[in-house]
Amino acid sequence: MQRTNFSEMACSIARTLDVIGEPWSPLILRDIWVGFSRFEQLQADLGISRKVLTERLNHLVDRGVLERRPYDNRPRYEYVLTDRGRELLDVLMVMVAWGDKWLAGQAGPPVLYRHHACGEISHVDLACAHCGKPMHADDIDILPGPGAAA
Amino acid sequence: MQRTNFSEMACSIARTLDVIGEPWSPLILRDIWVGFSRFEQLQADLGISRKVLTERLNHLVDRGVLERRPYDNRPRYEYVLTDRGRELLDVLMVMVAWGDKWLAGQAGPPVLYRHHACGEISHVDLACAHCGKPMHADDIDILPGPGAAA
DNA sequence: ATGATGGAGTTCCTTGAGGGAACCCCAAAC
DNA sequence: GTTTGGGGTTCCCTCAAGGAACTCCATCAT
Repeated sequence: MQRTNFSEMACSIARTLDVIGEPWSPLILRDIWVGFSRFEQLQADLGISRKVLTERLNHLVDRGVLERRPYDNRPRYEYVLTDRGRELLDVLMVMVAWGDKWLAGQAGPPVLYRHHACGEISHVDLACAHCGKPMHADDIDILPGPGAAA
Repeated sequence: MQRTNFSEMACSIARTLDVIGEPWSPLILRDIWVGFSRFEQLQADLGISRKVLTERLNHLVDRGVLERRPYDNRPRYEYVLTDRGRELLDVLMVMVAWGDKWLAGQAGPPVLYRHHACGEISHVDLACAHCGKPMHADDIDILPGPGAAA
């Protein structure tokens, strides 16, 4: 398919897509998040082609999002999230919020989140890291940053 | 490539990927967000194949994320975000936060966000929609919801 | 009226990525 | 010493992405 390489673009969205933008990658992270950590588990749960699973796992390890580590004396490995990887789950949580709102339909959301801090069933919302107030696309000005392209 | 259909999975991540998970889709939304609304503009700015751009725009319109509307007496059209689409930008903003933190390197972030409410250069963080406190993957329990698969 | 222009796609060919099944390697366990 | 099971490779087939060329249509210029 000779896909365009997003990693060189001066855009954090494109660069993030270079890490998790390929088909299946977000679902692999989701599975590892909820406890499927081994190749066979992932393959069985997702129904993904083994070839593609191998490629995706290698890519995610390369990008520092997953760590491949042995869990037995035998050649057995599990994939665990690094710090980078755990922070990527933020992206998934926002996708869940959007999907729950717009795509869940009559049946309602497939999973619920209970927030430890307040004990309530809830979902994520975006806030300004500086002042804590809501921060969405219409609440900001976009300015060129230091890493902007020439 | 006969890609697997994610839309039928009982997972809001998979369903959201059915909408914006194909290559280029998030970048198309980004471009429309920042003001490139016409076919030629998008094609020129992204360097995407015209064929794929056509497919992606149709798909995003189908899914209710974009609206295609005439802007002239001539057969000229522009693509604008619907409410659904504008809320999808949340996903992009979180991708920016992650990319800025982990992938920007020495040069720093390519773009900056100035938050209207506080006037500061900032970025988004996740908060609980219920109590407003931070809410990340480790701060929640995941429970089956009403739309869970059998 | 005739031709040029420009936006918005469509067509066609080539390459290579995803699906899927079969196969392989290795270290225990029987 | 054969079986088992995890963790991949290999192979072939189909279809999607890249890219260039082509089309259509309404205006603008001559």
